[in-house]
Amino acid sequence: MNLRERKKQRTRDALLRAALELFATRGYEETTVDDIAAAVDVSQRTFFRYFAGKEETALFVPRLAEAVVIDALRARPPSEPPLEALRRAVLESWDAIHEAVAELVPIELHLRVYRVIESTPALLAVHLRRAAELEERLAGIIAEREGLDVDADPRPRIVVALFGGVIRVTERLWSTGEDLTVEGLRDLTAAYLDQVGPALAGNWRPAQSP
Amino acid sequence: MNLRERKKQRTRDALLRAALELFATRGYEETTVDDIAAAVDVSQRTFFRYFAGKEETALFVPRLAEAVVIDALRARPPSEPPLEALRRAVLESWDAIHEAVAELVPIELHLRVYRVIESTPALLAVHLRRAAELEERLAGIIAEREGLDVDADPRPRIVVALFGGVIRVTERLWSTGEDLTVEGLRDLTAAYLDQVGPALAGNWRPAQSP
DNA sequence: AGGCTAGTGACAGTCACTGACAATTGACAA
DNA sequence: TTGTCAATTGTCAGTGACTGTCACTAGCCT
Repeated sequence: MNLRERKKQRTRDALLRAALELFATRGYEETTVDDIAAAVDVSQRTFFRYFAGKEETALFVPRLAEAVVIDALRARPPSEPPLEALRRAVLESWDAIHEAVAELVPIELHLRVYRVIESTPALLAVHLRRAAELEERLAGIIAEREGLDVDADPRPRIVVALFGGVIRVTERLWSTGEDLTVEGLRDLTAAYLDQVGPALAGNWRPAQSP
Repeated sequence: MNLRERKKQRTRDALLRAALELFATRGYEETTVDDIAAAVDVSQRTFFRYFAGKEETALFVPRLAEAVVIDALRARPPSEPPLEALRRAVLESWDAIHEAVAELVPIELHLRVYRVIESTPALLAVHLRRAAELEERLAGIIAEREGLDVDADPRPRIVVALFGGVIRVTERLWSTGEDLTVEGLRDLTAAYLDQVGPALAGNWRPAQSP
């Protein structure tokens, strides 16, 4: 990598960090693109040459995580049933995600930004849309594993939708709770996934007051 | 309703219709707020006094539908198991939705706008966020029916997440398919909901090639 | 060293949205 | 009916995200 490319990389990283730092301390809506550019001492125009928009910086880390999850699912042995493969792929991804993120920004900063994402309507909306896109890709992988056609058989999309729903519920709960550690999220996710069976059992009431 | 209020109502309706008409023909991003205001011959400022933003007009009808679904779920006999209550509430809502919408805009226009929503990233994002908010309310109702605490018991949120996931999958498929009738959506939804059980059965492969 | 080109800054313009103020118009009492 | 009050609207100015253009500078390559 020559000087030119190193400089570009440095500017990009600096912009990303400055943006996340500002979002985490001041809030997303309260931070202007000019603020971010000024913090790195480049023009606003340059910011837009590196990122498609303000959103992209805020959701940069979650996007990394998505790529890791996809790889993890691809690496699962085809003998595993779909839901089990999804479960293990996600639960075992977090270490890899942790690493990949740490090279870019401090984990602690990312966790603070994550709360900002969940509590900022505009960001949450885009985050959810990206999650939907991820689900579509996961459904494709599941279908492939099982030798099915995604458009002909509803089951791949349904399992993934169920799975994604549970993930999102746990993400929300975790981000509003007090245990903001990666372990906390992993345990919560595992616990909720274990509840899928019971939740689908027809009637709950006999079980709660036997 | 006196003259003043009637006039307001007329302006509001005209703005909504003009907006949807423009979105459906020209596209969402290609329509400016000035276009909408000009079509009704009011100032841009007036548009913003009636709607919080461009989005709100595009998502106005889906918001109506949400309210209907909530009412329908509340009306379900408490003896029904949660998933069954959700299923019936949604399937039986469409007639009521149909009626409520028809009073506001032609159904055919709404269907065209619906495709625009699904195919416009910015709109889809907000639509999904609203869906998440709806799910939270539905989970609350389910918990209440079952006499549970939403924050203590994961099951209400999980069933609703599963259910919502399936709904969203069918909405997407329907909006990209060719049978753009309300019956088409209802049948598709019913069929997909029937697949939830099979989709969760551990291994699919024995079933597909017996 | 000197030409080539990627990367940048400065500037102007569009579009969504907001605040402030003045003009208009319906409501209602005298 | 008329005058007063309050609600509604238009106009104007401003902010913030984003885009196109163009000249300029800095690293690259021979």
